[in-house]
Amino acid sequence: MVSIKDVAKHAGVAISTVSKVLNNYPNVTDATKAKVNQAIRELNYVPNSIAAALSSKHSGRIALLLDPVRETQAVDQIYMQYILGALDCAKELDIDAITIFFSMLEGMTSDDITRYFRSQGVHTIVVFGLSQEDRVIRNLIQEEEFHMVVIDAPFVADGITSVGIDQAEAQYEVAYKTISDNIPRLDPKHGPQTVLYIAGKGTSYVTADRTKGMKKAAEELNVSLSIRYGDFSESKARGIAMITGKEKDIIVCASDLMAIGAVNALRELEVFHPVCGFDGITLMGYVGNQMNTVQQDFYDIANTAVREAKRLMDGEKGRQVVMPHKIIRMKYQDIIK
Amino acid sequence: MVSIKDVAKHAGVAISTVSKVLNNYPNVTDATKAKVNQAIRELNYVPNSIAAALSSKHSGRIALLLDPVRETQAVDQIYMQYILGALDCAKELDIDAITIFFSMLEGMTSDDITRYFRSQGVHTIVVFGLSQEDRVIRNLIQEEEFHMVVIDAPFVADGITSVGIDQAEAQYEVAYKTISDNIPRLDPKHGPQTVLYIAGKGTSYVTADRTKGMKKAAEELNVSLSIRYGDFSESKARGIAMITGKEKDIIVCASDLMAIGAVNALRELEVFHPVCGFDGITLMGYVGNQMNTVQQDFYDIANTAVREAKRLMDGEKGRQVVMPHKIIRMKYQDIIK
DNA sequence: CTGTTAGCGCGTTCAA
DNA sequence: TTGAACGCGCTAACAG
Repeated sequence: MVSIKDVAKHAGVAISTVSKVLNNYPNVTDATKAKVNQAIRELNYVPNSIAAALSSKHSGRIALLLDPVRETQAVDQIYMQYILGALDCAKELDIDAITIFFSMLEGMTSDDITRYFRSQGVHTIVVFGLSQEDRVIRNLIQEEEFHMVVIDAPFVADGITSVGIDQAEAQYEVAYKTISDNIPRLDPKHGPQTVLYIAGKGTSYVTADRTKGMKKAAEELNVSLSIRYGDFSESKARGIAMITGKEKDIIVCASDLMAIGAVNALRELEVFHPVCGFDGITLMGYVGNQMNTVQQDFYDIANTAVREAKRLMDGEKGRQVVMPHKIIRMKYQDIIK
Repeated sequence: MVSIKDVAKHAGVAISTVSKVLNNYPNVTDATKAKVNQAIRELNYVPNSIAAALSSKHSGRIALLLDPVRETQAVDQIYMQYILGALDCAKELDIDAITIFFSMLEGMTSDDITRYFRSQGVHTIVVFGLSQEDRVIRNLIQEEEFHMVVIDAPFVADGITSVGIDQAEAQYEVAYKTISDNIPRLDPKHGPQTVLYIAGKGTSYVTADRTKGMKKAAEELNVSLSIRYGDFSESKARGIAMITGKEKDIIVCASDLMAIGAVNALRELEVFHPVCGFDGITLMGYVGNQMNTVQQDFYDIANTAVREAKRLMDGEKGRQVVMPHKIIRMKYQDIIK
C-alpha cells in the first residue's frame, strides 16, 4: 500500500508537506504543491481515511439514524430516498457516513449508545423521523456531546440543526385545496361540509403541526372538523373510515398510506368522498390515482441534512432549515417507469 | 477519552493483555481476564474501532454495494430489506459496514474504485444485483484483491461467495403452478395454451436462469411459449402486453412490477388472463391482488450474505449458498398493517 | 501466561 | 515556507 511517506519521498519533500497540500493548508508554495500533486498522481496514492480519522480526532464521520418499519412496506421508498440523498451528499462532501437503524440500538441505554457512536468515531448524527417517545435519542440531544441534525422535529440549539418542510403549512394547503375544490360539488342546501381528519401518531412531532394546519384550513373554509388518530397505520385509518367515513364529506389524511386505507374503506362502503394524503409515495399513483397529496422531496431533504451536518462540523451554529414542498395530484402515468 | 492504556493502568496489567481479553485471545488467565473486564466496566471503556482498524489492517470493514433505481419506486422495499438485513447482521457480528450505491461510483475506473475501497479500509464487498454490464465490478471480482459476496450472480471462487435463490427452479414453480391451475378453465377444444413470458433485462444474470425455468415449465405442460424482454420495466411490460397479451392465455412475468404493468394493460384491453410475478413486493397486494408470485426473503438473503462475508474474512473459501423461496398468492389482507 | 515495544498512516506542533 | 518528531489508540510479534 502506497502511503503518505512514499509520496513524500517521491516528491522529495517532507511528510507534513504532503499532508498540508492534501488538506489545503495555506503556506505552501504553488511549486511544491505541484510537485506533490504530481507524485500523488504518479503513485496513484489515496489517503487512508482510517488513519486520518485516528490522527485528527474529529473523524468527520457521521451517522444516519433511521427508524424504518421492519416489515416490507410501501413507505420504504421514503427511507430509501433518505439514504440515497444522504449518502450521495456525503460522498460529494467526502465525509463518510454510516447507516444505523433504531432497531440496532434496541435495549441500549443512552450511555451505551453514546459509547457506541464514540467508538465508531462518530461525532455528528443525523436523525430521520424522531418521535417524542425516543427518550434515548432525546437524551443524546440533551447531552450535547454530538452534533445533531434532526429531520422533522423541532430542535434547534448551538449544535443542533433542524430540517424539514413546514408541516402545518403543507397540511393546510392540501386540505384547503381538497376541500375548496369540492365545494361546488356539494348541494348548497347541504349546510357546512363535514371533514374527517385522520391524524398520525400522537407522539410524532409532525402530528401536532399538521393538525394545526388542518384546523386552520377548517376554520377558514368554515367546515366542521372531527379528528381521529390513525397512527400512520393503513389498517387503523381503514377502520376509522369504515366507522365514521360514510357520513363525512371529505377525508383528509396525514399520510398517503392512511389515505389509501381510507379510500379502500370507502370503496367497500360503496360511497365516494374525496380523500387526500400526505408524502407523495408512489403507491398513491397505483391505488389512489388522482388523489391530492403533499409531495416532499426526501432525497433533497436528506441531502440538505448532510450538508447541514457538515456545517455543524465546521463549527457553525445550529439553525432551522425549512424545505419546500408541493401539492400535487398523483397520477399513474407520472409514476410508471 | 478513556483508552486502552487507562484500562491497563486501572487493572494493573499491560496494554497488550487488555487487547488480548478484548479480542478473545487465548492464553489469558480467568483471573486477569476478570480484572480487566472489571476495569473496563468501571471506566466505561469502549475500544476505538478506528484505531483497531488502522492497527490491524484487516479492518473487518465491509461495503454493501447496491444499485437501486434512482427514482422513487415500488421496488425500493427490496433494497430496504437488503440494507436492513445486512446491517442487522453486521451489527450482530460486530463488523462495521458502509453502504455504497453504484451511482456514487459513476465515472470511476476500476482502479479508482479499488483505491476508494482501500482508502475506506474495506477489504470485503457485498454486491447486490450485479448485471453483466458492470465491467468495473467484474474487474473488481477478477482482481481478487477483495473478498466478495455476490447476490444473484454466478461467481464462486476462493474469495468469492455467491448467494441467492434457485432462480430457474423458482420461475419454473410459479409458472407451472399458474399455468396448470388454469388448465381446467380453458375450453378443451382450445388446443395448447399459449403463454407469454415477459423476461427481465437480458444483461441481468438472473434473466437467463429464470428463462430456463420458464422453458422447462412450458415443455412439461406442453404449452406454446413466446418470450419478450421487458427489462424489468413496468411500462415496457405494459407495452408488450398491450400488443401481444390479448391473444395469449397466460402471462408470466419475471418481476412483480412487470406483472403489474401487464395486468394494467389487460385491464385496459378489457380482457382477463392470469398473470404471475416474481419477487413478492408489497405493491402486488394492492394492485395485483391474488396474483401468484415468487417470494424471496431479501432480509434473510442480505443477512446470509454478510454472514458469508464474515466467513471469507475468517479465511474460509468461497462457496455457493442457495436460499429458499416460496410460491405465494399475494393478498391485500396479508400486507395491510 | 504477561509485559515491552514497534509500528499502522496520518495530523500537527515547533524549530529551522 | 518547510521538515523532523511526536502521538492518536490499538494490534502483533517477541521477549521475559
